[in-house]
Amino acid sequence: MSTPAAAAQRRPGDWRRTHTCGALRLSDAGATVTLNGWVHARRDHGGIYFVDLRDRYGLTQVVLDEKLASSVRFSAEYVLSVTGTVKARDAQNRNAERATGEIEVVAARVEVLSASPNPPFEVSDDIDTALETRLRYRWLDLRRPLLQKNLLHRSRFINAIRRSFERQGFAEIETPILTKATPEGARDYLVPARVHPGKFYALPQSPQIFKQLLMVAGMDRYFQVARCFRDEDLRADRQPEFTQLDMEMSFVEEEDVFACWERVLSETFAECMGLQIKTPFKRLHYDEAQQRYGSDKPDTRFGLELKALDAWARQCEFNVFKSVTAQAGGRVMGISVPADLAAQISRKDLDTELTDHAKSFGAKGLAWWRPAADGGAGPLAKFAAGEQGLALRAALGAKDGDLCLFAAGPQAQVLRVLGELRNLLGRKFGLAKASGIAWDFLWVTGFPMFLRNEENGRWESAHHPFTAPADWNFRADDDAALGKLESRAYDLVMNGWELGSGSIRIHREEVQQRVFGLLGIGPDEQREKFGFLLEALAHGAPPHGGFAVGLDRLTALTAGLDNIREITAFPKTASAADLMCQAPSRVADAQLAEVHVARAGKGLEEGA
RNA sequence: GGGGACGUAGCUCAAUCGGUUAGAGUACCGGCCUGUCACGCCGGUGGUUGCGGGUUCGAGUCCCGUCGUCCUCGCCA
Repeated sequence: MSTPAAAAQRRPGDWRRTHTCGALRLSDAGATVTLNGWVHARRDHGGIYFVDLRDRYGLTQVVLDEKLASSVRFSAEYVLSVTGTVKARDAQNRNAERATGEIEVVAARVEVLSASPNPPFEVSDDIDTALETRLRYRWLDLRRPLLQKNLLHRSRFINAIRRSFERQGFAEIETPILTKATPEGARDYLVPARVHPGKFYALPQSPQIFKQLLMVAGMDRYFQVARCFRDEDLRADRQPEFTQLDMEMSFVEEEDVFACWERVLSETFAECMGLQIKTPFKRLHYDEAQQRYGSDKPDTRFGLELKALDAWARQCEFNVFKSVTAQAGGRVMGISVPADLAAQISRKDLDTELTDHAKSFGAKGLAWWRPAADGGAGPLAKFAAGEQGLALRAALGAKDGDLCLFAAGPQAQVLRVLGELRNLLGRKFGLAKASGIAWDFLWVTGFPMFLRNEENGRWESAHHPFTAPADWNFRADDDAALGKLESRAYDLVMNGWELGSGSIRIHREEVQQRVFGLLGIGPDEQREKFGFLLEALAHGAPPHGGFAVGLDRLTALTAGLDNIREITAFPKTASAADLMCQAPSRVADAQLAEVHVARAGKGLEEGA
């Protein structure tokens, strides 16, 4: 920021900065400098007056004498230009907690560049202001050093990823934001088309089809920092518009995509965080992830693995368990919490925290057992005495003093309940942190191709309809086989979070038609909604596959944040509102008429 | 769409069982102070208790509705 050339061009009285507020050190003592920044704090000692001047780079203490201090009026968040002399502080006045703490700038001239009323909250990392207030005044919130640090981390992280893709020969290509509504997937954000009365664009849920068409076009290796839009209800880690690092490559199989991303992430972690992450990442089959961890995105840094207890349940005296094993698809499973942790779980924890947690994911209740020589304690105790108890201990890998938790019912629910209990216990006891593993990457492969919709009995894509099946020749009329058919989709999981997902795609028109047909999209609808894709696939489509990583989540996690709002410059609330600019907002009737839209339903009362 | 929590001064919070004039810290304003860096000391301004209705002699407090924020289940191919 301080260059001799710039200094040479300065006019007398130039207000422009020669240094940032984080730049000056002891070695600058004696220099005449100009700083620009915001008034962070003032300390008036009567006769001597201190100002902390703040910008993105740091804080510098400015000293004003009585005469200068009384000649200029300013308060917090004013923007000043201060010209003065850098002075080494006396030893007893140095502030070791600030990078610029060994010096101060003795002001000769202070110019108010911009005024400010008393701000709605203090610009400080210590404050505990309601998110609602912070979002309303986001331009002020973003002045806080922590938020600036987060945005800069995000910027550096994304730039490093870009460079890595460029080194690997990928081309960054933009795809349309105004695109076509799709029949499946998330709800679309719609945009009325003024020049096509009654018709609408949709904002992209992802650039999926466009990137496939780029492969058909022969671009071979594509990536993009892509904004995606999904009109669904929000969570702490979900915004209605979010950013993906989207990529696609031709003439590849799964391992090529994995290797590409392993390189991108290891280079990015090394460059941005100084960390060497271990590659290749672990691989885990979807079925194994589900059976061992009850999740398709397991945190594998700790144990508490699920154990199958179906054989034991089948011959036990506990009717709840026994009857479940007689039902099609019924499972009885359990996890064993080691004694040192089990000792910290009270009866009250079991009856409230753990049981409530299990119930929130569909369990009817939570059966538990503390094995001991005399049969132990808990609802299972009287069915787990003697030989029965030994067999149950063996199936669970449990010892006396452990705490065993059980779930019984339809397999999907049992896996979910125990998987979530496992996560709860992991959080409660800090097991992931205790593992000493900071960054645990994992490819999950072999996802099912189709899932049966319980409500209407129809097949749906587990990933999306463009995902290749493990077997190109699958039969669309064999329900039993379809339920077992694997897809070539994969997820990247880190520390129990899904970072992204992708797949090898269907590059054959006929297979794509077969999949559409199976999903209930008939030939006419296929032509109308996806005709351009099918046509492209018919005209020389290379085998291809790709992946997309959620950058909001990844940059948040690598910055140590658990809420993506803290790394998004202008986030929306849980009701998808922007509290700063008050979007969405009403529009005039004339504006609606121009795009051929009329209010209806609730919009009649609330829109006018 | 369902469940839970919350809403009091610019900000963060308190206010006993429904009971006097709704308090504190901080910020802000004024005064004092030449070495602070969370400066200190003295004084002061600041309130539609989110909004609407109800119960009551009396409501920040109880009830109903509504708006907003957060978390969460469903949802998110």
